[in-house]
Amino acid sequence: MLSYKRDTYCGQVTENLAGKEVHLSGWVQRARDLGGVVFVWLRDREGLVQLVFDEAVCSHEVFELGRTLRSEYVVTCTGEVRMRAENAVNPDLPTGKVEVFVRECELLNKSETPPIYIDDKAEENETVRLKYRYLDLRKPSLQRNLRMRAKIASAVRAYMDGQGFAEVETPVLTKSTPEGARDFLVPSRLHPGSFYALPQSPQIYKQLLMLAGFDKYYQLARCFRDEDNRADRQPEFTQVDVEMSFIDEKDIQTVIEGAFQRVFHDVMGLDIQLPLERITWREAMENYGSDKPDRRFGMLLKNASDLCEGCGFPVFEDAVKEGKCVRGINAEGCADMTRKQIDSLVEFVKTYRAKGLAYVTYTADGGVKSSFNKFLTPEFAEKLRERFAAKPGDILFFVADKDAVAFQSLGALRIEIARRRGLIPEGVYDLFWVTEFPLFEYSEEEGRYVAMHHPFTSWMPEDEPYLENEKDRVRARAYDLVMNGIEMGSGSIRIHRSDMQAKMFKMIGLSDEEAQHRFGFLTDAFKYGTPPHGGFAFGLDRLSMILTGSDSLRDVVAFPKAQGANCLMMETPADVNPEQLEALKIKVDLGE
RNA sequence: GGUCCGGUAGUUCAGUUGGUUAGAAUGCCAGCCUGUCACGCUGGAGGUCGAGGGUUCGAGCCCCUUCCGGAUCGCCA
Repeated sequence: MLSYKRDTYCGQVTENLAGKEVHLSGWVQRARDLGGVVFVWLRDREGLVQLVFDEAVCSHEVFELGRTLRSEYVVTCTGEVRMRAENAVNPDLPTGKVEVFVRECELLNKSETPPIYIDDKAEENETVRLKYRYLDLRKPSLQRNLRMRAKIASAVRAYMDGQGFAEVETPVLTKSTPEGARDFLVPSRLHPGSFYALPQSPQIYKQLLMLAGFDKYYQLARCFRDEDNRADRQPEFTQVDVEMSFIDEKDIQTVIEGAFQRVFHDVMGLDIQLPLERITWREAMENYGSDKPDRRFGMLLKNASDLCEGCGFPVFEDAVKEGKCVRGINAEGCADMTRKQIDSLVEFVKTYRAKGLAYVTYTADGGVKSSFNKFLTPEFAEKLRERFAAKPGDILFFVADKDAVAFQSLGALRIEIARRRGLIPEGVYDLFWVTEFPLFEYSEEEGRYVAMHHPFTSWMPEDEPYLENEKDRVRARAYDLVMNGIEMGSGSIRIHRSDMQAKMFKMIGLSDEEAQHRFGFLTDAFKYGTPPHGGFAFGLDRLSMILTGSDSLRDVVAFPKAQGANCLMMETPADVNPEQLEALKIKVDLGE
């Protein structure tokens, strides 16, 4: 019997081990039986190495065993590392200069023929990959991603610990909160008819920890939101949650920046310069049409509203008359777009509620073409050319609508064009702050103002006079950290006085009774000497996604959910037996 | 809740205007092969065309319903 305890990883068998005996354990990647000699790629977490079964070196029994090996069989073996002949080197394999001549070998386990091939080049359907996630995870890219994620978490912890923060765990069984995302509910057996909620974030707990005097708190917290998923949204995810007392925006931002700097250094070997750049929310919207701008390429938005009065094009004139805006971007050098390509961009902006997309092309021969040719006067064309610094070969795109629609549709359009034209550089990490977010946001659906961040966010003192009657003007002491067009996290200076908190609840239309019912414990707690405090939270998953170069959270989460928030491997969610429901006093009525 | 794309062999896909026994590659199985590395050669097995219904002499293909996966809008304080 051979021990299965390895002394070397397959991926680490290199020239300097030549002549040495190694003991390897792993999975068969592929076997090639040439008759008199058998080659087997053996794989473990570090990579592949080629085994050679040759009767000149091993016994007949071991050779015959070698011939029976199939993909994903689990094998342990000992053998001698030998340099390959010069013409037998495999340059595609990191261990390609050597191979291991097997002396002893033991089959530890067989495998069914796997439904997916363990290779990053394989492109199976997402369904198969998620169903056999444990096999998918054997792929080198996922092995690398998850280990990189672990390294990121480790760097964050090392940094936060070093800064005097204490990691404190907060409950997962907590209370449903109105406002914000839909909660996952957990029924209570001991209190039938009552429910816990899984936390959307440890927000209230961390504020209570400040009140309790912990001063510097952090946690790698699992959070849950029962909303529709996206490539960058999973129903459960991990946040690095941070809170501090007796600090202002600058203090908390400095800590968070430091954590990112540490992560980039430890994980990527990159040094990022601090302090990070700060732009205001207003600037972000005006220039990029987004509160999480992707600044890795240009094509900035510009306002053309002031040029449109009497310009001759009714759509633009009317928009400005109605108090809307006309904004546009200059897609430099994109005048070669076909009619079909432009039409697809028109359809694209319509998904963002824009009613249309006008364009003006400045052709190489100095001419001008546009979607509203018969209304386009030479004067207006010239004004636009100036405003957008258009050169021959450029094409301008315009949306005439309410600010919100123009921002959103053009913001998405510039990213779409950049993607199609390959304008987004690889390997660039553009990390910066967006500050001075609005405190309120009008919800058409609910017909009232809601807190844009959350109702525990304080406002900028100089905007206090607008609280009652000009809510749109009130800026919050809130800030987001953005990287490459993705929101990494957000934070704020919190309200720490119960009278201010009560005012906030009132502003968003929460009645005293409801506020008392939902947050009574918090307003009560605030009466006992709450220090000024603030914090931040950033997504560990999203950070891992960017640093591993992945385009989906599924590539940095070990066991992700599918788009329907279900797990294809375990088949969750699942029904439960009637006894369980009875114990909870729950009756299920699916209607029809 | 809406829109779009997809579902055919273990896997990745093709399948023309509705027309014979649904194909290819790869994987799998067997045999041969001593330097392969996506080994090669020969042979073989492998299909509820997601499911249900309809139109038709005839449906993988057309229509309806439905399930599943993905992208996305809404939503995500």
